[in-house]
Amino acid sequence: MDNLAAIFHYASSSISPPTAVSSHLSLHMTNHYSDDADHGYKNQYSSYEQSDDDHELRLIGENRNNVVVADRISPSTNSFSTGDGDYLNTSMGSPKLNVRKGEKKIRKAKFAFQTRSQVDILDDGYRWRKYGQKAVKNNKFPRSYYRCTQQGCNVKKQVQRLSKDEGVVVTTYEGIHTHPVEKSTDNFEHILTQMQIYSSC
DNA sequence: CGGGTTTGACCTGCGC
DNA sequence: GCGCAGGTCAAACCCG
Repeated sequence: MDNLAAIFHYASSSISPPTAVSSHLSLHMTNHYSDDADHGYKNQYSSYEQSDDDHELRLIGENRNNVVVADRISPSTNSFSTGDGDYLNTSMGSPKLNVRKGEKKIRKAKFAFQTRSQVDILDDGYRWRKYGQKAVKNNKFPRSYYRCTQQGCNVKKQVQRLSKDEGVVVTTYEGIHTHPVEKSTDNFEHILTQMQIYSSC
């Protein structure tokens, strides 16, 4: 299992993590699922508040299956919230990606987590190509958009630094890699280790 | 020269 | 309907 797959696996399990774990990383992880039919989670999880404690790792919110969920991070409020955007091959942005009328929109698996880091880009072992950058409202830092360079792999990620806390980088992964990790992932292994601690309690 | 980045334009969704 | 915000494209550019 590669690192991301491990994370996906973690996020998919119905464990109930502790509310706090000692760590030198401040890591907040979220996901949402591709099950477009289930909007039931929308009001099932609590909002997230930025912790002042760099060493705290805690649950953001849960859906009815105790899975951490959220799909929007508001830089202005440092809070997670839900939304109905972000579909696989939605009509957003490009006419080439239009979903034909009558076709069901499929929501892609999406995971977001925060890390305390001086660098924006986590070395997760995959190769990414930047395809866009946008200024975000109420945030002095732009959001960067990346796509996996592997042919046929449609995984995307967004990277954004919080305006309110410049040490915090929010990385959002969308989709699942269809190929193994390409290079050594020491940095990401470290993050993964934190998650494994988190899940084993 | 190939691969990655930058950046302005363009598109859609959504709220008012 | 309009304006805004977010997401993507693609040409130009950069760099090893």
